[in-house]
Formats: sequence, structure tokens, C-alpha cells
Amino acid sequence: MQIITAGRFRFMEIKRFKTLLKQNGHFVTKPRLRLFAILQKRPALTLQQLIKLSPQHDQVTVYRNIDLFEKLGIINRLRLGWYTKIELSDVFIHHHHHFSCLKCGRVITLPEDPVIEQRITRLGVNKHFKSMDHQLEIRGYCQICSNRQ
Amino acid sequence: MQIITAGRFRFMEIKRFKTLLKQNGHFVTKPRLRLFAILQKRPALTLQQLIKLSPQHDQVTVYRNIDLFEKLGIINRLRLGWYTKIELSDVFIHHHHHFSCLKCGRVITLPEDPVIEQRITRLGVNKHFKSMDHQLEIRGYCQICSNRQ
DNA sequence: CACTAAATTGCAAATTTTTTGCAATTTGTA
DNA sequence: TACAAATTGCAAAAAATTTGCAATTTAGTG
Repeated sequence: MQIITAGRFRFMEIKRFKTLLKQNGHFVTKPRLRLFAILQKRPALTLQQLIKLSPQHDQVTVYRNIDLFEKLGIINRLRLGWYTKIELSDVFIHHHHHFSCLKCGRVITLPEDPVIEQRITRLGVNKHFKSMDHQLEIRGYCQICSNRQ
Repeated sequence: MQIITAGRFRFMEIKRFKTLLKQNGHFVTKPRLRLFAILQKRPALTLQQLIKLSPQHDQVTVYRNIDLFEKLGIINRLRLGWYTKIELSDVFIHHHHHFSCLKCGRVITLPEDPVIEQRITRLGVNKHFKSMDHQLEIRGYCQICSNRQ
């Protein structure tokens, strides 16, 4: 049996991306497709990195589309280490967690943990709120920074 | 038996705060004490809210001290809902998690969960990194926004 | 309590980031 | 292909953050 992991079938994700835009009354434009492609290739980027990687478009176009992507749940913005970073949401990449180094800011992607997942699912069933997704960040010192003292 | 919760013995926390500053070669100043007092009273604030709550000081003083507090591990900056917010770290307040509403941005503080805590502790023991703390954000829809559909 | 060195603050100004308005262009649909 | 609506790019405005420096405050010390 073959497990279909995110990244293996990117054309499927693009289809989903397009559908999401259309279903909400938005156009599928070149800038949007390019931004999505960049996000698929990179783990987690700052807005400024994303702008530098999109010299074809005006900054404003990046700002507006990232805002739109966030509203549609296509991306998440996370404070990881020292910066706020942008990452595709679980709809497009395999759910995971993060480690960030307090000293150097390095970010490591961690696989999801079944025990935690199950527990969070249970917590999300209550009368105060309805849980849709979640994220976990573990902070500490990476191997390199640990060795350096 | 009485459980000592954060907020009950604030004078103890101020002492710890002062010690942290001094141990790292910084002065205990009026602006720093006021900022710390504001953070003790409020759950999670944006930088701009903090600036508005500190009319006695120049903006710049707030910026610089929040940067310092972050370096010293006194505060954390979290992306909660739509904004990056500032919150005292576990050193000063009882460890907890957050729920944020995708629709209205409301943030609800959740008590820590023993199962999750234990599991994260275990995950943090490995050769790639050394875990110091962590944070969990659950996202979804709050009661009010759920009812409004 | 006064004095000194070093750190911190406040102010002005520079820089960077983000938002806004509008005409020109692109997209979806018939 | 043509039309209506959404989107883009540009210019400019507004907001947020950083920097340099003189004046003030702090932690010691006598």
C-alpha cells in the first residue's frame, strides 16, 4: 500500500487550491499560482522572504494575496523563533509540529505525534469552542547551540 | 492544601523579575517595572496595546524593553488569531494553552493538559534538540461565532 | 548622602513595513 | 470575442520599527 504524502502529488494540491479560490468567488491568477508554488517548495517563510522570491510582482500583490490566503485557510502565520512565518496549512501539507531554537532561531519540522493528536481532538469537543486545527511549537536549544554551551 | 497560582503572589514574581534583570547585567528601571506590571494584569497584548497602556514612556522604550524581555525569556511573542501578542512566559504565569477563533479573533486561555504535557516532555528528550518550553494553540470557532453559523 | 561610571531613556529623524486609491489589465462567462 | 467584475501595479500615504545622540537614571562606592 502506498501512502500519498504531501509533496508527492502537487498537481492534486494545485487543483484543491484553485477550487478553494473559485468556491469563494476569487479568480485564479498568475500571481496567486506563483505564490502558491513558492509556498509548496519552501518550509516556512517570512513575508519579506516571500516578497524577495516574487520579483515578478509588486509587493502589494503579495501582501493582498497572503491576506486572502489566510482568510481562506490556505496558509497559517506562525511566530516561529524570532519571526512571523508563513506556511501552507494542513489542507496542503502533512500536519506537523515545530521546534525552534531560542538561540539561533533555527526551525525544525517535527512529525505529528499520535498521542497528542488524539488528546487535542478530545479537548476540542466542548461547549465553549469548536476545534478546527491546532499547532504546537516546542522551544529550546538545537544540537549546535547546545554543544556550544 | 492550597495551590499557589500565578497572580496570587505577585511580589514574588517581581522579585524574580528583578533578579533576572540583574543577573544579566541590566538595571531595574521604572519603565521596566511598569511594563512588567501591565503584563501581569493582562492576558495577552499586542505591542500597540502595550504602547497605549504606557503613555508615561516613549514608544521606543517599550520596543527596546520588550525586545530585552524576549531575549531574557521573560515574555513570549505568539501569533494568536490575527495578531502577534505578548505574554509573560511560564516563569511568571501558570503554563497554559490557547484557543483562538478563526472568525472573530477572540482568544481563550486553556488550562494545561497533563497527558499532552507528559508527551511533549518525552518528545523533548532526543539528540536533535533540547526542549525548554512549548506552546499549543487550538484554532476553531468560538461559541458565539458557531451559533451565528 | 554625594559621586562616578555605565546603562537607560526620550526625542528627532531615518528606515522599513503595510495600507490605500485608482487607472490599466486580467479573468471568468456567455 | 465581448462584457462585467476582480485583480494588479503604481504612486503615495500611513503606520510600525529602528537608529543616533544628548540628557537622565541607576547601581555601586566612599
